Amino acid sequence: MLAETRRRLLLDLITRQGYATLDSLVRELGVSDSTVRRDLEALDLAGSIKRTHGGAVYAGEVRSMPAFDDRTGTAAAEKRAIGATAAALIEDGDTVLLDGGTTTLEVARALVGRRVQVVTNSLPIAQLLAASQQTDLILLGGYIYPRTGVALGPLAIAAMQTIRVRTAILGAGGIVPEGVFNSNSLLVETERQMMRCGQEVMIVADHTKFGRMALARLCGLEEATSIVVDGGLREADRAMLDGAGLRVHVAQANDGRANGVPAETSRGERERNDV
Amino acid sequence: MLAETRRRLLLDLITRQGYATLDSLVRELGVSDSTVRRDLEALDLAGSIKRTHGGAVYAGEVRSMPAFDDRTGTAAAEKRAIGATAAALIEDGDTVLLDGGTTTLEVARALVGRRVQVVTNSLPIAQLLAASQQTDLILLGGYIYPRTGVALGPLAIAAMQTIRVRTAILGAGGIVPEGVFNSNSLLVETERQMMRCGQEVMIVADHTKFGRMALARLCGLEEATSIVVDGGLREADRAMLDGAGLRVHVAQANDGRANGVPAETSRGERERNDV
DNA sequence: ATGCTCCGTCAAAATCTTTCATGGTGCTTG
DNA sequence: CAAGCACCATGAAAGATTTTGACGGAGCAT
Repeated sequence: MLAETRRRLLLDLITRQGYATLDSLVRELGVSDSTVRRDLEALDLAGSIKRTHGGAVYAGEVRSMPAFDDRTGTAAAEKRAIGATAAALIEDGDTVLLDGGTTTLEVARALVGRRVQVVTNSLPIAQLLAASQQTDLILLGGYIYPRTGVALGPLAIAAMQTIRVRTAILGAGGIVPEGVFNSNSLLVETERQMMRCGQEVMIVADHTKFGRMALARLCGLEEATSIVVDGGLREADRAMLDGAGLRVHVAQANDGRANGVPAETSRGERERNDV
Repeated sequence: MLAETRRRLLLDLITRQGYATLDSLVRELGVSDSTVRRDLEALDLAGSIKRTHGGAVYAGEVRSMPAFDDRTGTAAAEKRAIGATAAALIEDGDTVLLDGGTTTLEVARALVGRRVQVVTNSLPIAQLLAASQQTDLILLGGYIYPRTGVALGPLAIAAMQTIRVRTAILGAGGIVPEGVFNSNSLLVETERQMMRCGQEVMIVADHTKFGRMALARLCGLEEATSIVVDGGLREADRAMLDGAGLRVHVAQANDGRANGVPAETSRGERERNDV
């Protein structure tokens, strides 16, 4: 094999994984360790990789190490599509209340740079939107729940009593015919108040949430106004939502860079309401 | 496993949970405790985490808000020393209110992993402490002031009316005989309420703040209880503070790894008040 | 005191660097 | 043309270095 080809292959292997042990590279290429060492040294000198004891790591962007993304990985593409679709339903100038959670965080991502007023009790969402010039951000205080970084409790509830928004966007831990559930009763308590703040209540949830229950019941299905789900929604669940009188928006996850055009809308047009 | 990979994994585990015991990390990675210790030490040195008794907590930089870094450069070492000294004056189990600002952010850094209850209106500080298991965090909500990431306004003030803390720690834009000044009147309004919340009021400010005025007067010197300054404090300013009846703590910035022992304390010992 | 954690030391294992031998390639030269 | 030679990439081995795991004593809080 040509030395140049071998090095390119080497770089490719390391880049793909983010790292590689010398041993694995020797086995992969079928050359001696000396050769691999020399190649790695050259690549290090060129700045493409960084040599470490026992192997090498990719020197460029920290492509967030595939192994580390496990948890976020659950229905990530679906969540992104849901976020884009939900954001597309928000008008410029609107006020939105965003609950905590990974799905609502995707909504926030899709809202970055939009001229909207966002109220949230989620620290990650606040962090995301604080830098934005266009977005007005109002943070709900309270006791910060360490695992998820959301503000809960009486302080958060009290703060919401003086706040009204056009749309309250809430996540869900589980959705069954009996209603919407979440895992934590303190969280549910706070979310109930959120629902009172919103002229409309939008639930965002990927299809895996359907048929699952969680600890605490947030509300009945009919208490929400609309829901955004991904394409994996089963027909029976769709019927259940329609039956409860919800506007159902199905987000298509086909293309990676979802452009946020809602793919499907049932039960009439949403009324325009520019400010 | 590659050492580099192991460290990244380690950092990821700690970042995810905010805190991890050494034991849990040993079990998770399947390596010896010595190795984990060494890795944690390296990560601590790099500033990514902070080593604690029996484990480690996340202490990484608060990214994605570049605006905050600009001012950090000024008197960075002094500020770190001030932070360490101020944190050393806080007892375990205490409740503390932390104002926004780069100096108070250093106080928060020094408090990471301590068993204290922190109330703050600063997004960066909240971000820093949200992960920590030992630290209870209560966030004050309100309109997020984009430039600095602090929550201000009526919502913040209202939230504080139900809160009492042992020590309120406030930053200052300028300190002159007429009192303590800050640059923004909305900020000052909020800070006034902070002072009412605290049994004691501690001002943290590096020596460059002395003799400088700012837009809005926060309070007279005598309204604060104590002040933490760095070693650059001039004699005349020291006399001014003493004259106002403040406890003055001078932070020594000599060693890089500030251990937080107050270098000098005037006007009596601080009284112990364990919970 | 007891249990837990931390720190320093040490030996074993893994890895790195250096050095040298081998074989192929291309050029020079008789 | 072909032998000789320098050159280079490669593989292998030896000694140096780093990393790792284990152990014992020190420090600290309960």
